[in-house]
Amino acid sequence: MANNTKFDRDQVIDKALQLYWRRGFHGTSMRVLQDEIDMRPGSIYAAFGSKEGLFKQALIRYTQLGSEHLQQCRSKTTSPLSALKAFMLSRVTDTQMSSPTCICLLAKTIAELTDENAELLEQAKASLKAMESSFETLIIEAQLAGELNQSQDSKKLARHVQINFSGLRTYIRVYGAQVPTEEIIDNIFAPYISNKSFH
Amino acid sequence: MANNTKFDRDQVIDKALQLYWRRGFHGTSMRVLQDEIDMRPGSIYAAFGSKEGLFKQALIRYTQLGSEHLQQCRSKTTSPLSALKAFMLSRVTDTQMSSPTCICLLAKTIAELTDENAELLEQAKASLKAMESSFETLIIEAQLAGELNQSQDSKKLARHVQINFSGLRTYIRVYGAQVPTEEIIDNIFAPYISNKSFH
DNA sequence: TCTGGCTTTGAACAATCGTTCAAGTTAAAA
DNA sequence: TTTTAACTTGAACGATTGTTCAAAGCCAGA
Repeated sequence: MANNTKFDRDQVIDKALQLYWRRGFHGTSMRVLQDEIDMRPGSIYAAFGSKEGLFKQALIRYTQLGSEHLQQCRSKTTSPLSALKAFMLSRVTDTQMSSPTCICLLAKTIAELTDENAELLEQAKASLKAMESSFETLIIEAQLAGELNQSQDSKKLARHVQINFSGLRTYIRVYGAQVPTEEIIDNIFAPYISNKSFH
Repeated sequence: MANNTKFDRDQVIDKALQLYWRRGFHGTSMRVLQDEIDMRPGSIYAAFGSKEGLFKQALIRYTQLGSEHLQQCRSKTTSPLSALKAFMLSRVTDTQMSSPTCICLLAKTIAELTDENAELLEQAKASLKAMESSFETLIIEAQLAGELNQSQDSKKLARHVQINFSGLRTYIRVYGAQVPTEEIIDNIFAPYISNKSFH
């Protein structure tokens, strides 16, 4: 064997992720990408195959970061409901401040792409379904902990959360910081808060 | 005066609208647009100024069609709430079947574009605000008619509807026809249905 | 130190991008 | 019928697109 890969793969994907997230798939040219990640076209194509290939890695990384962040929120509190709320709030406020755009990269992607990029579309859909599934896991925990009404189907609740979460992020993109994010997130769960108390 | 415009301006904008809606702003090239609307570049640029100019007209037309459709739903029933529900349902089911994509063109646009197309971004935001305002008008009517709880602020209710409407359309893009659209729309209003009955 | 095999480089490719404009066409006004 | 001003045409523009590949660079093992 000889000279191994020089660039830091994760770091490159992270930078590509930021760019794709900000400007979208079609709005991001390989030229801009080359400058941002400081790699020459040959290296990029050797490592990722194509513009689509790199985008797919960015989608996967985005989803992984999301899952990790959700777990992190979960580990910081004993309340599954608080963890879910904290996750939603931080995703929204973080992206309002520093991130490319408030809108979820996955939602942005399924809005932008067509069948012409079927593989990317499927990847984004699968990731969104996986996130919803993670939400459901937390919701079931919250139900067992007596935080959420158990009479509501956890799948329907997860769907409700997913819809309101993506809707909220679109809404914030329109109205900006004037949106009372915390109030809205509380209200997403308000109708399903359990009136039973355990222990 | 001499030779007047030959092409049907509204028809051209409608066709452009369909194309932009399906493929997005960056995903739609002027070449494809030329073929679709059957106009030569010179004519397009004489009539609309630029790719952005034509897109702006498409956004305006889309909003106008939306408003007209909402009014149409309103005139078909005495119930403001039913009208709003019918509007949401038909927007979602129509676009599932025949339209470019289930996702609202306005939401799609604010997801795709950046400050580099500031004018288009502002147009889309303004249109979304206008639609929300139309929702509020119907909500106030529904409150006065005793269909919706009057203790809820109509602005907050309109916001709730807007968030859930755009979220639902994104959700349907992921899951397709298996989504129980009608049930979800009913549930959007369920917590706010008035228990008082008038007359 | 030399060699072999992998990585990186960046000029170059054909294709396509949004846009322009001189020439041709058209029909109302004179 | 002639004039005239607006409209339409489509070849062509320079810039940029995603991608390729021969050449140069690099380091571990001999």
